[in-house]
Amino acid sequence: MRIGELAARAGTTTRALRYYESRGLLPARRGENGHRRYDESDLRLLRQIRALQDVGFGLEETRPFVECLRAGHPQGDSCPASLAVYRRKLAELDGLIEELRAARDKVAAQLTKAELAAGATVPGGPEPVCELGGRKL
Amino acid sequence: MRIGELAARAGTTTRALRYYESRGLLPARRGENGHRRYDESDLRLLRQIRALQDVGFGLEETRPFVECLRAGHPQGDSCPASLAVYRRKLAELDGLIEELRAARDKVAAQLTKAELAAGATVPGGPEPVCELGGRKL
DNA sequence: CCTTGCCCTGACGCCGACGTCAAGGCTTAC
DNA sequence: GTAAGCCTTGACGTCGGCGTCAGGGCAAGG
Repeated sequence: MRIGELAARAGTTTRALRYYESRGLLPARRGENGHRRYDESDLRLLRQIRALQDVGFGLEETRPFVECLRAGHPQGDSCPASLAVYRRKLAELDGLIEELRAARDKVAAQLTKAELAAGATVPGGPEPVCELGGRKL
Repeated sequence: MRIGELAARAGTTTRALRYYESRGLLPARRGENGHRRYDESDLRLLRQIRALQDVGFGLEETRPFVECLRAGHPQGDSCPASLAVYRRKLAELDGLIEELRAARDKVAAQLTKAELAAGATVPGGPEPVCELGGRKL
């Protein structure tokens, strides 16, 4: 099949496919006219790439999976290199989530304080010092 | 004080300050020599900006807080516009966290399946179909 | 006098994963 | 014959928040 059809069947764009090819991730054979030619196995590779991308993997991180499939393994994650990527990504996600949760809690706390201060505007009283204290993110 | 000192006292760089100024966020008076001049109130504004940035706010999102302070309010979040930003950010963070958690769980599930499949290589058996199903992120 | 250290403006670099436009070619359908 | 619709390569645009030159100025200290 040609690039347009492959893109459609994988739910992506021709631009993305050419980009993957430029990165050496999904090379294509060429017909006489110079047009790219793909087959069903390419569709499998592409779907693997897309599935991983959708879960937040960078393109480079999908490479082991693609090569694993291309090597004839039943699944992209049948190879140790793929498992390693899974584990790194898992740790990365956990870290990210924790960071976001901490940020979320700080914002929630500030919001509560600020709302209270606004409600207590008329009665007057002490000045609750705001300023989110921490750093990072 | 001059730009270098302000940057140091707020734990940032002169480049960042010039950038904020270019965005109209933290304008500066100028001395005869054309050098930027700041005072303690600028330091407060800058610290507000930094605190918010550190929790994941975009520059534009800090603007209401800065203008609130500049308007003479005791805290950057003493104004309704700031509270609105807090709330939007809170919702945004919640959404993001949920997305990441979902992704994390998918990856964890895949990893488990793949590890099991690898362990059961010799005994042979059915082919557990992998491929993370969903979309998005 | 010269170095050091601060300041200035302007402008390109970066990162990722493409979107989008430009300019053109081939094939198929009418 | 020609318009439609596919394909080709090349190259610049996007988004945020600066980093990092490049090129130059001004002032104080040795």
